[in-house]
Amino acid sequence: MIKAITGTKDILPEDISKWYYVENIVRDVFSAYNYDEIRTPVFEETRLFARGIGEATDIVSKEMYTFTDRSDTSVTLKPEMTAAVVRALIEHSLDKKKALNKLFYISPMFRQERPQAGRLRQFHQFGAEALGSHSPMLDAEMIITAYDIISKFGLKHLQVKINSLGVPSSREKYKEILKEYLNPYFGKLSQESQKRFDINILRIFDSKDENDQKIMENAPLLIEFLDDESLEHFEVVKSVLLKAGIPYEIDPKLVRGLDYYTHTTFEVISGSVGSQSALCGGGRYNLLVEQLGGKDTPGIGFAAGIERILLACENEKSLELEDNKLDLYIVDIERANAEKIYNLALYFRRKGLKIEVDYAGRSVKAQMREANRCNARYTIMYGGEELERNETVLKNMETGDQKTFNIDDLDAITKTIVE
RNA sequence: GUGAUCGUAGCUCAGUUGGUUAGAGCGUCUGGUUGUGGCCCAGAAGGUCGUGGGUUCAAAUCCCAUCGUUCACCCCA
Repeated sequence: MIKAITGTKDILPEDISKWYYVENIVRDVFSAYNYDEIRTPVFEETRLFARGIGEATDIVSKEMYTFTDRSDTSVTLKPEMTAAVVRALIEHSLDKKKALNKLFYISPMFRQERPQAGRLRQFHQFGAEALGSHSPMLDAEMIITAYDIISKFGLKHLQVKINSLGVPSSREKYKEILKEYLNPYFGKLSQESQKRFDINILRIFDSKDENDQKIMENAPLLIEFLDDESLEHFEVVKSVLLKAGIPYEIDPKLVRGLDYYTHTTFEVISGSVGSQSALCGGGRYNLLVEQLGGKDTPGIGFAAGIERILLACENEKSLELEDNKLDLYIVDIERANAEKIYNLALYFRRKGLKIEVDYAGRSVKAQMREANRCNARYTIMYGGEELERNETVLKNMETGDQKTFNIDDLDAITKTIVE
C-alpha cells in the first residue's frame, strides 16, 4: 500500500468543516483590519530563503525541502511565508504603488523535521505581513489582530508574550556582555547550551535544563541594553496593547530564531497542545526588504499554525461545529423510477438544495437508513399508489410527519423544505 | 539528526508460560413479510497478525533487520 509521506496528512471530508471554520474566521478578521490576501507559489528559488531567513538558521541549514529541477535550478518548497511575500512585494513594486501594504495569507508550508504533536512536515499557516510603516501602532495592531483571530476559536489559557530585540547594533553589543557573564559558567552549562554559546547565545534563555535556567536567572537582559529609540518604540507598543485589553506579558527571554527580526517580537502560547505550545509567532523585520534587494522598507508580520490551533481546539473541545445536513433524500419505493427520481433531484439541486438519491437499487428500508445517516431533514417517498394518483409523500425526518403533495406542485414542496 | 514508544479486521482493542480453522465491541452490508429511518434482534462480509529474515516440531507471541506510528529533544507555527 502506498501511504502518505511521513509528516503529511490527508484532510478527510469528516474534518473539513473545521478547516472551513478556521479559514472563515481568518478571512473575516483580516478583512476587518483591511488586509488583502496574497497567494504565492509553493516553491521558490532556494536562494530567496537562504538569504531571507538566514543561512545559519536551522530552517535553512537542515529543514528545507530543496531539490534541483530539470533545468538545474535549485528550488525549495516554502518553509515560511515572509520571504516569499517580500519577494512578491519587490517584484511587483507593490511598495511603490502603495505606501503601506497589508497582506494576509493561508498556505501550506514545508519543513523536514521529525513529526510530533503539533508538528508536521507539510503544515498550514495563516499570517500577515504589513510593509511600509515604522509605526509602533502597527506592531500593536499586528499583535491585536493575531490575538483577535485566535480568541475567536474559543480557546482558554492563551498567553501573549512580547519582547523587543532592538536594533542589530545594540543586540551585538549585548551578546558580548552576555558572553562575558556566561564565560565563568561555561563548563557548567548543558551540552546543548555550550553549542548555543557560539551559534546563537540568546537561545540559552530557552534552555529546558534546570541548571541552565538557574544560571540564566541572574543574566543581564537584552531589554536593559536597548537604545533609546527602541525603548520608546516598545513603550508605545505596550501602551496600545494595554488600552486594547490584550493580556500580554513581557518575556525578556523571548528570542525568535529567524535572523530577520528587529524590535518587537511576540508569541501567542497555548497550554493545550503539548510541547509545541506556540500557536503563533511574529515580529518586526525592518531590514529584510533591503536585504532581499528591495528599497529600505520596514515590515512586521506573524504566522500561526493551523494544525496547532485545531489541536488546541480539540483538546479543549472549543469548536462548535454544526452538523452537515442533507435537505432531502428521495426514496424510490418501487425501485423502478430511477430516471424520474434523478430528474426530480436535478430540479431541487438546481434550486440550491442539498439532495441525495439511492444509486444501488436498494430496499426502502436501506434507503431510509441511508437518509438517516446523511442527516436528511426530509425524504420524499416516491412511487406506489400516491404516484398513481399523481401525488407524492414528503416526510419530515425529525418529527416523522408526512404530508402529501401533488407531484407537479414542486414549488410547494420546495417551500416546505426551505422553511 | 538524537532518544523512547507502539505496529493484530474500516475504527478501538483482546489474544494467557510460543501449541489446532486469530477474537470482541463499534462500523459496513442483508434480513426481522407485502412501501418508511434513528432503538432492538438475527445473520453475513471483512485480517499477507507492518515487511523481510532467523530460532523452533510449532511464531501474532522469542531474536535481528527494515519500514511506519506516536511522544519528547533540537528547532519552530
